[in-house]
Amino acid sequence: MQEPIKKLFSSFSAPLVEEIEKNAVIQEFKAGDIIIRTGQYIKSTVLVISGTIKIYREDEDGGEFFMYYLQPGQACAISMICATKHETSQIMAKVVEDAELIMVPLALMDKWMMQHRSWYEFVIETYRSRFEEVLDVVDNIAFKAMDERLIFYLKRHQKVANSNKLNLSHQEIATELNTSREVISRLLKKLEQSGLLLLQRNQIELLKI
Amino acid sequence: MQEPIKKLFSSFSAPLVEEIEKNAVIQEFKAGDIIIRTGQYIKSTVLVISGTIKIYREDEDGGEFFMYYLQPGQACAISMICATKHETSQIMAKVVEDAELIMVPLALMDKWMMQHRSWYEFVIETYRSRFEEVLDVVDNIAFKAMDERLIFYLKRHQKVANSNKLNLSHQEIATELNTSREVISRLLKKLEQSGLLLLQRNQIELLKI
DNA sequence: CTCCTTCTGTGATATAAGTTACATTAGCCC
DNA sequence: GGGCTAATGTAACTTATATCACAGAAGGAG
Repeated sequence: MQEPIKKLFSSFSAPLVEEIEKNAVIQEFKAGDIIIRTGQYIKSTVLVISGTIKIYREDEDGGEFFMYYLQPGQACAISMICATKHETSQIMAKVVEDAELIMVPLALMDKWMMQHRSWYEFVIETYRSRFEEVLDVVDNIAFKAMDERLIFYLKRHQKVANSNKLNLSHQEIATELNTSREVISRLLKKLEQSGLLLLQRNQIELLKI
Repeated sequence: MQEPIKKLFSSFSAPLVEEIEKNAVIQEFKAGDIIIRTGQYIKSTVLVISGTIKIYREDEDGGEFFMYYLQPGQACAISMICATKHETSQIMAKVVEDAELIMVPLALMDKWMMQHRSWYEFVIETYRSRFEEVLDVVDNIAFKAMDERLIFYLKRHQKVANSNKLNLSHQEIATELNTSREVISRLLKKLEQSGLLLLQRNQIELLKI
């Protein structure tokens, strides 16, 4: 497991990598697992070694709104922030592809901040990029209509899937955008008719998006 | 100016307060001033001594969406995050009540993180609370209809104004929620008819909100 | 192949929100 | 007071999205 850490988190200094190897606990999850739910206590910071995680904001009545992806080499900004304050989670994290995660105990997270400049910079950069991503999400729901939000959603998934073929059902998309399946079906149909994409069962092929 | 800093930022250690007094530049702004616009470079972290600032997210075509307030004793999380990376601002900051701000040069912000535990904790807490506030905003626009969003908006303003009488025009509210004045007028009228508030010209008196 | 389930397409209708178009009112300046 | 401007009220209409109600299609299991 040593090699991957050095490669994935290439900005980390050698002593930091050593410390991680010595102290961190590696935990494995299967696709579909929920890592944490809204309201649970966070006791450690999460670093992703492999797999894909989706982060959601939850509604009181079961709605779930997609916020962003976590991928190998990244950390969960929320777990960092909440951990330092013994707060409960404001988000829900779901495993999309089988994942290996490094769980960094809260005490270490704090200690390293003062000791390892590369850890400090990593944490700050994680905050920054997530904050910006969330602001982009706000933009979309505050200013845009559903058709543009759908395109924004598809683009983000395209980026992470690193492919023009997305394996998503209309219902899945609707849930993550907090709208209804029919609305998504109709909008996708329109986009197909404009030649922007191709629809198959459980698959959307992006052409000019 | 020493006394206010010690009082307003009571968690700061004595050496940190001293450093701030020695190095920081104090800048004054008038109500209506724009401190920073979307796209401008951020060169320092902002601490609020007095006054009130409103933070907005801007649209390409002039729309502005209210995100949160900054008040005495608080810092701008975005300026902290962006500053460390020489990034441009993703937000717009407008002065609501005449304000005095401490401008902390970027280099110091970073240096203090490693040297002063109380600064580190303040920064982390600032990130955390703003991230949470933004997540609440996301909740509202993602899951709620305009009537609930309006109530959420009024509550936040009530808290900051520390009064049940809010001096806001319907147009102002509409702009900050990115909707139209008529919609707000209608919804406010409904709330008045339900006895939740009282409408006067340029003033809304909250009764049971 | 047949059955069954899940996914997708689509019309009809309901509702919230945005738009247009004025009328009315409150406060300010003279 | 009279006139002006900004703020508010409201009706009529349009549009986007949500909901309901099905029908058909694709693919897996037997």
